[in-house]
Amino acid sequence: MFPTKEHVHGIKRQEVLREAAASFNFKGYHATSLTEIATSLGVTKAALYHYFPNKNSLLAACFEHAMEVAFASLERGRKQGKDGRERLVLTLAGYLSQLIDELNCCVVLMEEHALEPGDRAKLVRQRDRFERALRALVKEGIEDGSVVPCDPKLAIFVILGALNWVPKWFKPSGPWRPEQLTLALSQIFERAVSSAPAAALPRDVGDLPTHRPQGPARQLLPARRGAISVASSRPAPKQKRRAGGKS
Amino acid sequence: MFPTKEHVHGIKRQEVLREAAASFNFKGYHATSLTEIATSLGVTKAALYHYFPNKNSLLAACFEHAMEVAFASLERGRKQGKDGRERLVLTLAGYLSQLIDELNCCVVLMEEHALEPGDRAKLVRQRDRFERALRALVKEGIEDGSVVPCDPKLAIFVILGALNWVPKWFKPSGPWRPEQLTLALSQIFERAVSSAPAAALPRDVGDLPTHRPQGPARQLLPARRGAISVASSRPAPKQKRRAGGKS
DNA sequence: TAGCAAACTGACCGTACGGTTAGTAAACCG
DNA sequence: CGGTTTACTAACCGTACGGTCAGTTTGCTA
Repeated sequence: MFPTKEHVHGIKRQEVLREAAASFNFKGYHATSLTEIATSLGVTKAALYHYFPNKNSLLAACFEHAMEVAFASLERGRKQGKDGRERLVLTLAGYLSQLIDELNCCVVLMEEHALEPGDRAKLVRQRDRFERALRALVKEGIEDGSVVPCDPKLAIFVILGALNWVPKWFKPSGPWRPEQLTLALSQIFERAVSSAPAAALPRDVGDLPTHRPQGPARQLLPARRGAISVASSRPAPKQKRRAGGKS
Repeated sequence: MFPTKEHVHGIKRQEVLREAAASFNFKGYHATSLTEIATSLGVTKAALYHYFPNKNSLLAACFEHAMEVAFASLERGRKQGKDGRERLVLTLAGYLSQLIDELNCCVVLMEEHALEPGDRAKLVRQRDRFERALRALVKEGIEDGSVVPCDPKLAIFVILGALNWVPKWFKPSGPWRPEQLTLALSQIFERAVSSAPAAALPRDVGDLPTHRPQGPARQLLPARRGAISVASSRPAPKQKRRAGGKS
């Protein structure tokens, strides 16, 4: 049988995570209430506790996923790139594109302060490791001549800033496709650090080639009323406040 | 007489704003409680209400100040720059440097969602105007040949992302002086968009020239116990929770 | 020195939100 | 079929935080 029990559970869990990530990215962790997340999934707050033990673990899961993607991209970049600059740009492009379409536009890494000390320490360790690896790529690039001499620390701060800012303005429903964005950003980054910058950049991101056709692709598992579905938007049950006011 | 009553009030107000801005920038609006702000100023929460009507107005004031600085920098950049690229870079440098030392490292512009609808609409209007102006500078630069042909919208997103990210990692007490940071950032931005990029960038931001000597410069008005002083750090009165618990 | 306003405190209120729990309804299993 | 598990809801609790207010301290003015 196709959708086993655990499989369905996993998919719904993913869906919760995606919704949470999108909201955390856009409005911030503290500004996002569980009720909001639940409502936009068509369920009530309590339902979320079937998938995550508490709000904080949702955030932790976002970070965990982001860091997994980060290191996977790093490895791929290291393998496929032929010099420091290529390795750097490939890593960044992989990181960005994967997070965009897996977590509905997610680069997180803001909001780390909201994590609990243990989770936070772990994240900080991993993130530092990732940043150090990126800086190392810059250094490699300087040494092999592919990257202009510069302060690797600052260069990486600038690049990560631009990257982490993406969720604030990018909407998958907007005029630019994720692949176009990834490509265009890579080119700007490349130009900023390359020892021999290209003469030109795309004049309009929307003119860049796209791989996938327009329009939403994902659509599965129409669930019963009041359950988490993947067809994102539905009436949603009203969530009443406690009956008697106070007086 | 030197410090008139209103003058002192104004200075303290500034001090509150600076403290709030620093915390909003670093941890976010919702993660910052008024008690925290008050405590680190050495007063209690209620004291803040002598300077601002509510928490939201603190945020609004941050944005207002940031936008004033933005447009002032824009005007200066327009006057002093000789081509599109120079005007752009001067604007950005002015914006960054002024915000860093006036608001203790502040570029805000995240957290706009926390504003009340009226304030928010105003901010969005102003910010859009600022962004459009920056894009116009890029376009000018492309036309006069000082800027590489590119998508002005994306270029500005990238630059503002890097800029808005600064408060997340920059500490005035760290190894880099604000002027060094401003200069180094300007050079990277310039390189990313210039039609004829410089061959090199500074290898170490800390080696760049500084104008001011190291160490904190500001120190005024030691206030009486329990009042807002400018000498930032002091014991701070404990802020007890309500006496009887609940039972 | 009295009078007064501004600055601040400490105790308090209302409420939004994270989290819990008892109960229901569908789905699964023998 | 009956029994059990899973998914979910409605109603509720505790509390942290924004905001208020009566009262005290400080310092200016006359």
